[in-house]
Amino acid sequence: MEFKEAKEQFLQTWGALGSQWGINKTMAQIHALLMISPDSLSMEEIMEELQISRGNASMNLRGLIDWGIVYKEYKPGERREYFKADQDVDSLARKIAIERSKREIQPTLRVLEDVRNFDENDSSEAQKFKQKTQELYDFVSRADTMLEKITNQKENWVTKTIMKLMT
Amino acid sequence: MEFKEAKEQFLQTWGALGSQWGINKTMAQIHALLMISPDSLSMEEIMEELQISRGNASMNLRGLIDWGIVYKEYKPGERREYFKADQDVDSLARKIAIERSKREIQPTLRVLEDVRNFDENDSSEAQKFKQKTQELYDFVSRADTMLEKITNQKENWVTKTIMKLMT
DNA sequence: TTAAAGTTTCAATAATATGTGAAAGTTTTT
DNA sequence: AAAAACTTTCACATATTATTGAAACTTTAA
Repeated sequence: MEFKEAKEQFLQTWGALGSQWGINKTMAQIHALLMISPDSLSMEEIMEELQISRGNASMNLRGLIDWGIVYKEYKPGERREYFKADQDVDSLARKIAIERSKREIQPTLRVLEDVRNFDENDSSEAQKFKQKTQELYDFVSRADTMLEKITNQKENWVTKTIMKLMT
Repeated sequence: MEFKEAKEQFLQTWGALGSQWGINKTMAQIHALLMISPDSLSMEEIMEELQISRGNASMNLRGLIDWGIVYKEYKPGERREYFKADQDVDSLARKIAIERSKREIQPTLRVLEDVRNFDENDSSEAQKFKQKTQELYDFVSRADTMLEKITNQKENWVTKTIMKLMT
């Protein structure tokens, strides 16, 4: 396999993985491209490499910056903006965890809480509903606590955890 | 809030959460509906409650059965098939973890391995590529090991883990 | 064996999500 | 201050994914 080919396949695969986990394909690809680039890239270069339009590149780069995993860089003497990705995979995971919790899990927990305050109704249907939404609430908040753990540690939490479990 | 309303909102929210995590909305909703139903439901009842077509119901129920989180039930003397959801939230999480690992993570790991065997090329670009794909490989397989942990324990792994970390 | 009751499939359609490109906006240089 | 270099926005186009509904299929009961 040629290097170019390998790179191509990697960008494709990573993009596909992204979509399966709720991150849009192009965004995942831009991020992947920046991760493997020794130097920061201009928007032109990104457009060229991924064959995408300026608008698309601009929007998704902004998205990545909002997620806090890509930075703008200004090169001295250069007008153009360059972009670089956070280089640390663990810090990447941490940031994604924080954001997804904030954007998706917290709102879901709020709804799960709300939804149990309906007017008195003691049908078995209502009973079961209360019970299951409670269970889901407990489960989701446990999962969220895990994400928080990842979040609050500088050190790599995943490895540490696995070490503990293996002993 | 009325019970009916609460139920409605729950089904909506759970469906939305599903889409954000790569599970199709209807599938998530059917599953949610079965979770909170005291009795198993026929396809008719599901169609009615979620206002979806027969085809849609059939396809997504099959999907849920493939994932191993919904079962068919035959009531004695009844012709029609009834469906019920796995009632245990932890076992649900376990099954989803197994399937997503098999369907998404394993293939990605294979690509990440493959992609580093390109023809000799010692450009800094190629070096960086090798390094980052290695780091990603390590990270993804660590994450996968975590999922496997969830998978191989009867007992609730998440709670156990958090307990360990808190002591 | 055939009608009835039910389920599945799949081509057509609808809904949603993504991407484009040109115009508008911004900043820097001359 | 106005032209050049670049970025952002957004209405529209395209692609992707989900849904429908009717026909085909399967199973059971009479």
